[in-house]
Parts: sequence; C-alpha cells; structure tokens
Amino acid sequence: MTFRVRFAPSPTGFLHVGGGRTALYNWLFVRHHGGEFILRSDDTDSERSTDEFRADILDSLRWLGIDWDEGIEVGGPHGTYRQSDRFGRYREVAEAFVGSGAAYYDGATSDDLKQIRDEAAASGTSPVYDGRHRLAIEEAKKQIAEGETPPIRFAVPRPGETRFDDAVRGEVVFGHSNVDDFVILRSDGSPTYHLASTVDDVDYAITHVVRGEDILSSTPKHILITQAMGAEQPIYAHLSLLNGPDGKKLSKRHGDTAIRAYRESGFLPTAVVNFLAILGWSPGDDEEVVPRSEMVKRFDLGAVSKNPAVFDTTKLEWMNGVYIRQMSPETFAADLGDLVATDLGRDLSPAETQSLVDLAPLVQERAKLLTEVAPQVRFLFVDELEYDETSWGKVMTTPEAQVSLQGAATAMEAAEWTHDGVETALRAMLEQHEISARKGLQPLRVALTGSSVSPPLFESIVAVGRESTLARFEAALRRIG
RNA sequence: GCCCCCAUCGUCCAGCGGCCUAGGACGUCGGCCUUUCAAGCCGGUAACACGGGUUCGAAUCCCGUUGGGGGCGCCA
Repeated sequence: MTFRVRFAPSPTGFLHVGGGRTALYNWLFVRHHGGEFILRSDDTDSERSTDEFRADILDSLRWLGIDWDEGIEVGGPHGTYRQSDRFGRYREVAEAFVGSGAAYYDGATSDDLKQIRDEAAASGTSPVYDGRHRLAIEEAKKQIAEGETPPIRFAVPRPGETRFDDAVRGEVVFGHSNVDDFVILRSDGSPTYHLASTVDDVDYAITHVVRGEDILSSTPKHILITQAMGAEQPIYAHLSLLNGPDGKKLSKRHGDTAIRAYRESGFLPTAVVNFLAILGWSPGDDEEVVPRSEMVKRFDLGAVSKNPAVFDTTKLEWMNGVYIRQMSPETFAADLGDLVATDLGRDLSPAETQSLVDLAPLVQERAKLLTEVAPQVRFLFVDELEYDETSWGKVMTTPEAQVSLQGAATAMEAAEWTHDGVETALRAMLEQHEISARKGLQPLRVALTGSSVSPPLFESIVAVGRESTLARFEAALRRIG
C-alpha cells in the first residue's frame, strides 16, 4: 500500500508557522516512507477564502522546499483539489446518508439548541444535540418542496463510543454521549468542514491524516462519516499546537506568525525548516542541526512529542546564523551582491562586485539574518559617509584619535595595498606613537565605515581603496576640527 | 459547565523501571581569543508540578490533585 498524506489548508490567512510545521511533518513522514503528498484547498468558507491567501500558502510551501505530488496546481486524478468545486459530491454523500439512515433532516431551531445547552449546563452533562427535533422524511420533503431546506445532521449512534489509535498520542476514546449529532450539510446546501474534509480523505484514498491537535476532538465525527461511507479508516496523528512565549495559543500579538514574515526578515528556508522540525521532534543522538535529507531518513511519527511547544525564535536566530555560515562562500557572495544592489537601488560595477566578494566571507561569519548584511557593507559604496554619532562620540574624542588618523594617512600613502601591507604599516605607525591597537584602530574604523562596529579593519581598508581611504581619514580629521 | 490532550532546566529536545549524583542545544553568566562586532573555544548556572500507590528499585507504570492547552457553531 502506498502511503498518502495530505495538507489541507483553508485559504483564510497566510501560511503560519504552525501550518508550516504540520505540512513539514506530513512531508517528512511521506518522504521517509516513499509515499505521496497531496495538497488540497479546504475552501468551503467562500466568504473568508481569498486568492491572495491561496497564493501565499503555495509560495510559502515552495519556499520551504515542501513539494507535493498531487493536488493544487500540479493536478492529479481528482480534479481541482478545491473543495469549492466539489459541493455536488458532498451533497450526494449527505443525501445518501439520509437514505441509509446514517443522517437525517433536522428541524431544530436555534432556540431549541440553546435550550439544550442550557439544560446541559444546569445538569452538569455534555451539551449534546441528540436529534430530538429530527424531521420525518415526509415532513422534510414537504419543507423542501416549499423551498425551505432543513440542514442534514449525522445520526451519531448512542449509546456507543469511538476509539482510535492515534499515531502520536496512543489510544483515544470518546463516548458518544459527548459527541452530538453534527450538521454535515447546511440549509444552504453547502457542506460543513467535517463532511467535506472526510469525504475528500476517503475519495483521495488518504492513508494517514496528520494534523493539528485542535481537531482531535472532531476525529470521532470523521471516523463515523468514514464508516458510514463504507470506507477504511485512515491512521490519524494529531500534532500538539504551538504556543506563544506566555504559554498561550500562538497568535498575532506574539509577533510574526506568518512564514512569509520570516522569509522577509532574512531567514533561510533551510533554517526555518530545521527549526520547525526540531520543535516537537528529535532526530536523535542529541543532534539538532540536521540536513533535510537526514531528517527524512530519521523521521518517525512515534517520536513526535506530545506536549505543546513554545514558539520562541531565539534558537531560530542562532540556527539561521549556523546555516548562513554553512553556505558556500560563492553562494553567499552572490546573495550578498543581490541584497546590496537592492539596498543601493542600483547595480554594482565589476570593481565594486570584486571588493564585495573579497569582504563577503568576513560578513558571512558574523551574520545572523540576511537582512542585516547589506547595511554592514554599505560603507563600501557610498560617497558621503554617514557617521553613527554614538560611535563617533566614543572613539573620536580621545587625544589618540587625531594622532592615529594623521599617522594613518601618511602610512597609507606608502603602504603596500594588501591586508598584510596595510596592517604592517598601521601597526608600525601605532608603535611609533605608542598607541594601543584598541585606541588607535577604532578611530580609523569609524572614519572608514562610519561605525565602531564593522567588518575587520584591514580588509575593509583594502576593499575601500587607497584614494577613498585617504579621503575618509582626512574628512574625519576635518570633522574633529 | 462538559469532553479530550499534555506535564523534565527560562525555551526546545533526550530519557521509554536499575546505566540519572537526569544528558544535549539555545539563552544566560564567567573566561580565552581579539583591531570593533560577531564567530570560535573553555567553564558555570538551571528542571523530573504535587500527593498517593505498584516495585527490591520510578523522571520512567497506575490513581488522584494542581496547572496548561484544545474542543463543545448551519467556522475550519
């Protein structure tokens, strides 16, 4: 049997980190077992579904490197893989259920339902609708003829219970006295989530349903529908949810939750994937930075953690730095070039590109986020340096600053224009004036880059070039007064 | 209110009855390196929620309490 999993987001929002993690676990599971990943769109809620969200979900999945074998945009034997195109199919199943007695047309009013809830609260029992207002078939037909279609509810067998073996949580049991006769087809003829999702899982021959824990208590409903369809029940796996740092459900107020936000703030997809994978699963051997291929090799639903994880990006930031340092110098330099061009709003000349390539490894070593990288080398490409006033105040007000700047100007004229040449000249100059490296070099750094924080000085000087370096030292000297 | 799930350092994860004086990672603190900032290296800090059982022996099994999360819609 081929394993078939699905990821079925509703396009009612951007793909968020929790959804991304669910998709990833599905993907890791099915790639591990050599099965098929189906992507469908659970868009029965046409009011809230938008094309923008639909596109964002696909983009984000692709960015994460999660590919699918069947479904949205790639096609397959089951049509568009959009639930909004399958309302006829859902209605057909619902009506067949009515025919077989598995479901019924219901006549309960909202007041009736409220009364049941109130009764339950008063008696300390579950607020469960038990079908007491179900319509006789003749009555239902009469209402339909009059143009007033009642909703269809599933007849949950009571007494009874549904138990299943969850791949991550173990055996779970729900007594049917706690499961109410849920609506499967609304009075406007549209299917509810329970119906549409389950019918799709059956029709698409899904073997493993891996999803968030928020639907754990709906699972008996899905199993009941599956049984009523005469289909074989898939294996369910419910993943714990992600919480915010305060332990509460992850939401907007905890900061960015959309995958795209991480992409935009300079995270690498490899790092995000690794971090998400580790958040609730362990590859074993006390290892955490693990390449994707290795994750596929080791992934196992049984090893997925049951407890909810706090989504804390501190470790993600560290991990992103690790992945940046893992990039080949060529790749990083190329990415840096693009980033700088965007930052500057223009293309770089070949000479500029060369000096950037020379400095790139030094920047790569320090980077945590791709977005912080362009500003660090901006000094290479500007005519007018903007000084960071805090830096200036810290290093330019000492007596050594002026001496060092003056001495450096002279030293630079004669220096061999290489890292070693510049270093030798500068160190000799400092020694001559009996200035420590710390006191003497920092003013040069600020004069050259505008900030007391920069890539290493000697390489930076070489990259900026003799003429421009001298000009910057003189400009700083003038500014000191 | 009812149902379900969960419970190890601040955070993530390891531990699946003896190997635990509980391990790794991030963070944090201290040190080394050093031209800044990082990176790197070394070291420290810090947890089995509580109470009962079961067992020769429990972080590991069972029950209860407490705490957290989820669900209880003609939303998904």
